[in-house]
Amino acid sequence: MALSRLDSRFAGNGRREAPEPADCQHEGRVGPCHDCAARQLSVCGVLGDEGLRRLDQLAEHETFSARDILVREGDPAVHLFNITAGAVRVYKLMSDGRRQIVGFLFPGDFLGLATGDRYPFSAEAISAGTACRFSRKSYRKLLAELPDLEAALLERTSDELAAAHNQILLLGRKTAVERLATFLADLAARGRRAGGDGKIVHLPMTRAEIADYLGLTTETVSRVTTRLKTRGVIRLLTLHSLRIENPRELARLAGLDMGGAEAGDG
Amino acid sequence: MALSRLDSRFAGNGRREAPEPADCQHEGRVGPCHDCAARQLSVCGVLGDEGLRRLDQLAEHETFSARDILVREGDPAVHLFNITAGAVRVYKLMSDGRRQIVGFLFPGDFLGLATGDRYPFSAEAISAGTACRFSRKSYRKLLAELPDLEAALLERTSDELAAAHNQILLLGRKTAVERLATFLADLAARGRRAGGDGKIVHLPMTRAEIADYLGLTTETVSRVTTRLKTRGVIRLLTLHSLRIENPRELARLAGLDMGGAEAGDG
DNA sequence: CCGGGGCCTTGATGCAAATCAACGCGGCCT
DNA sequence: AGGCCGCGTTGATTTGCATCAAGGCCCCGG
Repeated sequence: MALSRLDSRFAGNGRREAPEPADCQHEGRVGPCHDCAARQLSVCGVLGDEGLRRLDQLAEHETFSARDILVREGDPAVHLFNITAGAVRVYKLMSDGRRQIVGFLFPGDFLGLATGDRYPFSAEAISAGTACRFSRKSYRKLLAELPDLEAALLERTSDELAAAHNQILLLGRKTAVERLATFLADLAARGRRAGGDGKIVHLPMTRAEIADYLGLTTETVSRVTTRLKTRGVIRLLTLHSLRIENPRELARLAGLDMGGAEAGDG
Repeated sequence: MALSRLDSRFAGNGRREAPEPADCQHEGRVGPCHDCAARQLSVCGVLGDEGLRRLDQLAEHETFSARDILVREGDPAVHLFNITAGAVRVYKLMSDGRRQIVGFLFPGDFLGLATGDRYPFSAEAISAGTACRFSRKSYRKLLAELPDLEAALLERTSDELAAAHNQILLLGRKTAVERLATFLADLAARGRRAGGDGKIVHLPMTRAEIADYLGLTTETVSRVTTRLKTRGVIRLLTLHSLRIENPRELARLAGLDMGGAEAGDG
């Protein structure tokens, strides 16, 4: 009873193509990592050919389906994942069933890096996708030999910590409208970083998952979405994608200080 | 107008003894770091004599008073601090004055490690104390030469991230009672790690600061404290120190899963 | 083509914590 | 010694969001 649904798909060997995204070829010339679509989004980007080759030797390229469980809170932390396609939610549960999603993972994101000997959270796929899986032990060994990689990881972890602090501010002090506006603005910024125009936002997760991320309920997420729609800030294209009609207003609602970094609404 | 109160005390050179704790001598034989009371609490613990010597060369040992500002959100992140005595609060502000404290720092804790080129938060001393100050630039250079130190830092940052995730769970899903109970249990655990008995908890911060940490108001913190007192879970010794009378009940109220790590109520 | 079950939305009501308000206490300055 | 001010506590009231409840939409399977 270790890995439930995961077993059926992960127990094999991976190395089949992803069920959905067609642009991530894991077979190839120099090695799967070399042609990985997520490479520039992840820390692998800092590695040279030699480093990539060594990474390839450790990596197992896996596919997953929606609802597959990648890691389970409390289990021994033996693996480390680098998401290369799809979306994953990372969450913590309380004994009475209350759930808090601590983050969503998209291509380039790490899972299971910052942890002790047991996972402090669970992770479940939101959509089908692919991931590189490493043994944490051998990955650590590799780190010791590739200082660039270790430095990049420290930086990445620092960024995650800064993001967590922003989420703490959101949960501690922001209203429902501010929370959703911040969430949408963040997703838009992420989309921009991944090459999008920052106007169309795709929401692979359900309203309930957004609620569990923002410390709200599905009903409140729904109501606030409606309010943003009515005010002309956003327009729903489908249930799971929308267009930001008024980025400036969205930023204002998000309570952005406009002080420095990510102003500029394009 | 860069560093306000800080200037008057930090602009000099430090190297006077702390105004309050008498057990942290910074003068000494092998170097200040060697005899630092906080050494075993911090990453410096992993270093050998040679590493400590090199660290000493970079460190400036400073004192601070309550209300001194150590870093200001948005300022260029040039320094890195290792708190060696006293307590510091790390916080973020919204433009309308809402405040969220993202963490309290105690001896052994780092400040300004996990950040880009600007501080993403402010930090202000709660009480008088001491800190080692480093230039981030030269510290990074040192890191490249002391792989043990870098690995220790990655681990420390990972721990901070895990703590941030717990705080996210707290702010997103816990009630006021659960929040305060969790806070007190955490402080007790920290005290235990620092050598205390885990029963007496010292609260150097005000009720307002606790509120800003837990996403509540001072009134609610006060009311909930009273309730815990009435229920016999805690006993106030002074305004700023209390005794945990019923650790088991406190843990239960905190919503601890009791699943693994830190059960054991002493 | 119809029925069932997710998922989402909308409305009515309840409640936990915020806000508003008053007061007690203790330290500090005059 | 007296008075001010910051901090903490307690009480009354309000409110933002949760909870409870109902219905719509869409997909999928029979």
